[in-house]
Amino acid sequence: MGCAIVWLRRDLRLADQPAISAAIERGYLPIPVYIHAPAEEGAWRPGAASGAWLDRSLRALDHDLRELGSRLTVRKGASLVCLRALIAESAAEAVFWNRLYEPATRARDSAIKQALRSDGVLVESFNAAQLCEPWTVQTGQGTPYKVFTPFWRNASAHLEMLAPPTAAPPTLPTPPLLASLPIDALKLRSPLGWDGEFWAHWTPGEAGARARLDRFIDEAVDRYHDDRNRPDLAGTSGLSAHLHFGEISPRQCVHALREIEFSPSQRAHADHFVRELGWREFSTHLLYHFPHTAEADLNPKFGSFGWAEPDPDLLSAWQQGRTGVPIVDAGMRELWQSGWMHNRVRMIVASLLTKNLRYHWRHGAAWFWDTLVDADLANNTQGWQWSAGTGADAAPYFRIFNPVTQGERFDPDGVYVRRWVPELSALPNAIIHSPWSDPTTLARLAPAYPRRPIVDLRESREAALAAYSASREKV
DNA sequence: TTTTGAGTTGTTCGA
DNA sequence: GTCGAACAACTCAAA
Repeated sequence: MGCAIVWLRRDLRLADQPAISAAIERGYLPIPVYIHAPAEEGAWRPGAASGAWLDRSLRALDHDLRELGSRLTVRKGASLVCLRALIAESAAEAVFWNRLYEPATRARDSAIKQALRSDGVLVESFNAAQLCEPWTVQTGQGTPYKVFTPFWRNASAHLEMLAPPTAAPPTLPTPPLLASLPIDALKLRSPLGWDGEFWAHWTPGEAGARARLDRFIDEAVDRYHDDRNRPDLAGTSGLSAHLHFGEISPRQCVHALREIEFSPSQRAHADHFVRELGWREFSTHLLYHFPHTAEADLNPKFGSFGWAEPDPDLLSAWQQGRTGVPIVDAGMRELWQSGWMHNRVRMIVASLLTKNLRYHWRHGAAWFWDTLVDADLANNTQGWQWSAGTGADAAPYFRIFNPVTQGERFDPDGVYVRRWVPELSALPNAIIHSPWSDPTTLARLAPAYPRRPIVDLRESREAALAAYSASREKV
């Protein structure tokens, strides 16, 4: 029986695992391999929070493989060098992997595919991460979509024919014993322990992902449309990091929802969740077709926009949740402490940074990249560009979030603010989202909290409107 | 080629 | 407190 290397990257699961399935179906003995090569992702090598998650996800994967009789072989160094060494050591005849879609990983993978094929090795790649691959969805003109609604109309048609996901194999053959690094040797875990709080919220790995999906289906999906915007409730799926690392696939999510008998109104809520998966697809496709957008504005009109030079003190106040705007500080502290932030709040903190402070979105994207456990280049890029108004959306330039209004609407009782900003916990609801409006109560009940926001919300809104308006006239 | 309808997520003001 | 209008025009995608 010949061996096949299964090169695992961000597909850290055993169910619905096309690369492993392909190896088995073609009669090979699969050798599951992880190669640590962060430098190959260029400027967007995984950040610290992402590394902390990966550490645990790899351990979970190795554990799961061992339960089935296999094991994870771990290496570090240049991917091609490691793959060639592994092929020589195991006499493998084939290499299989599941595709990645970022500019740097695509370039690397296609170079490796070419090199190994010229070595005479069978190489094949598969789709494990997308409902639709980027080259399969295009407009009547053959161009990529830049507007979500027509994109999703088109992509939804593909969904009708989505094949059901495969189950994990009941057992796996034991691969040849090859030299393997302990996962500790990858130094993904911080010795400082800043991620200690994360794991009260998250369980990396395939079992944790499945449990999260099951809980979402049991408890929240039938109210998703209403509750997904409420950071004070557990209204979202919480699957973003699991999806990023491929511990679960969007196909598995869609299929799990199809299996359930919902009432028509519940079905509408479930469909809304699938539509959010559609946004994940859309982001991947946009970055695939417009690879420069991880660094540059998708909308070229913003090339000459008057962004402000960041004041290091203000940027740091934003990062650390000391802006004096409760909903913003709650979000930034949720991010720091748990490695994640509710999507509604991501938009609010992004609006403050890009509109009120008028800092370029890349400053926010860089911070999120390092601190989010779900940091994903396509989603992070498109999310920030959407917020800044430079992305794929006919966003009216005057759409500037008022963090007080947003807080009152989506965290009506201040539960979310009090959870993450405990020094505000004694404030009455009436001023929980705008404590500066009652300075004496603020001073008495929350003496440690900033007296006023780092930026005047009304003035900065006016200034941002003027700047966006001026930039339109200039072009 | 030209035309036409439409576009995730908002805020403020005044009736 | 609730509601509609104004904010202004542009690009996209399909007919």
